Amino acid sequence: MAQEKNTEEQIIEAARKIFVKRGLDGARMQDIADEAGINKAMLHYYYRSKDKLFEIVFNEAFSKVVTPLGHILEGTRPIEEKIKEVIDHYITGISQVPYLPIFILTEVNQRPEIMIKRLNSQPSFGSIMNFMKEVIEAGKNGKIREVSPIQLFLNIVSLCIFPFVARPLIQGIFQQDNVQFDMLVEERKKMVADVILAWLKP
Amino acid sequence: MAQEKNTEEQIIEAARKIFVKRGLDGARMQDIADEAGINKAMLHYYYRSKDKLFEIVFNEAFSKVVTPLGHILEGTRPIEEKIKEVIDHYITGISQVPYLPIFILTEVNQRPEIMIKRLNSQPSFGSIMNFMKEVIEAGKNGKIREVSPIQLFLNIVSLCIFPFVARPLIQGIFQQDNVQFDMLVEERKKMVADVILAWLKP
DNA sequence: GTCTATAGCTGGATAGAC
DNA sequence: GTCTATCCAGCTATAGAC
Repeated sequence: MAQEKNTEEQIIEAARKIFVKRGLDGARMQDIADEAGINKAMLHYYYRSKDKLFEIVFNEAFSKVVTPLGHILEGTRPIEEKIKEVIDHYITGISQVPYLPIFILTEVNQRPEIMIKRLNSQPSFGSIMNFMKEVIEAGKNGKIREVSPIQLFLNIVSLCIFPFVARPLIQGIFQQDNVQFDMLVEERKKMVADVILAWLKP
Repeated sequence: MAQEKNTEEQIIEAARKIFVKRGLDGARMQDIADEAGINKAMLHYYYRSKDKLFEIVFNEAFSKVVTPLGHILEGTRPIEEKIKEVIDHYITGISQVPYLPIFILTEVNQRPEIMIKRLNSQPSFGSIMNFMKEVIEAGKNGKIREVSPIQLFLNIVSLCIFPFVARPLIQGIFQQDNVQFDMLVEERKKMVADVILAWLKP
């Protein structure tokens, strides 16, 4: 009897696992029930439909991956410091939930409508827009090279997230086991900052 | 009567469109038949099963996205020139088939086994390995900074591909229409090279 | 709240006429 | 080769006993 939580949470945990692995279309309610160690009918009793259950899992995942981007960008430290910190924290954070990025990107591409509401209710976007302004200012003051803030943001996120999204390809091409992959990711915490800051040097 | 090709090709074209948009699990044979303007039974007559049809579409997509990486890396030009060229050509190439990267990454993550054979039969990998050696040498000779060749390769691919993979998110967050997104991509052909070369400066 | 049984439908695959 | 009709497995969802 390892886990003795309430049924709701058992179901959500199981749904997380199955939906993230198989996607909305590939997931089976039976598999979620098995994973939770309960009956299929219970899923509907607690969460009414597959779509409702999926929505909960997706929204939760979306917040975990998108929200941190904004929070870390707050504060008044110099822009280079912020960039270093956001990269380190973000890669560390994603390492805890490495399969969420491909899950989110897959579902958002197949069903763009699922993120519309999410985007509007993201509290972290003010921070991102502030960061954009800072980049412009720092560029004008000659503290960094003048670059498009959107491109800067995109470069940072690309370098942080892509390895997780392409993980099976990377491990396949370079014949890496999981330990080697983890080392590669660890190395990137510093390296990605080096790349970005070298580019930003005025 | 716009298209008057043979039935095989009509089917493949339709399958491409539906599979790439919806994924293996989300695609319906009926939708492919409708798209091809023929009957559902014909799909099985020509391609036997959904899986066989999918395999053809996937392998074709995989080649289009992975093979070019190797080819452009060949030759004896200075390493900086190669990098500039691979980035420009690669972004240009992917722009022609912008939905293939997320399609491949989604399916490879959900079914890692589908790429095992593909990887072994990729003729372009010798070129990639050669490129790795060149990076090591150029680092020792002081022509560029000494960096991990795998990380360099990964950085280039990340910066080229990620924007296409995250397209709906980018357009949603920054409120960009398709024209603006195309401009952003166009701008990256030069900018990504700037980022990488700034980092590699010894 | 939890289970079994089953309704009701969807979708891949095939049989068989033409 | 192409079509219509149909089979049948698998799936979500619900009814109803306990």
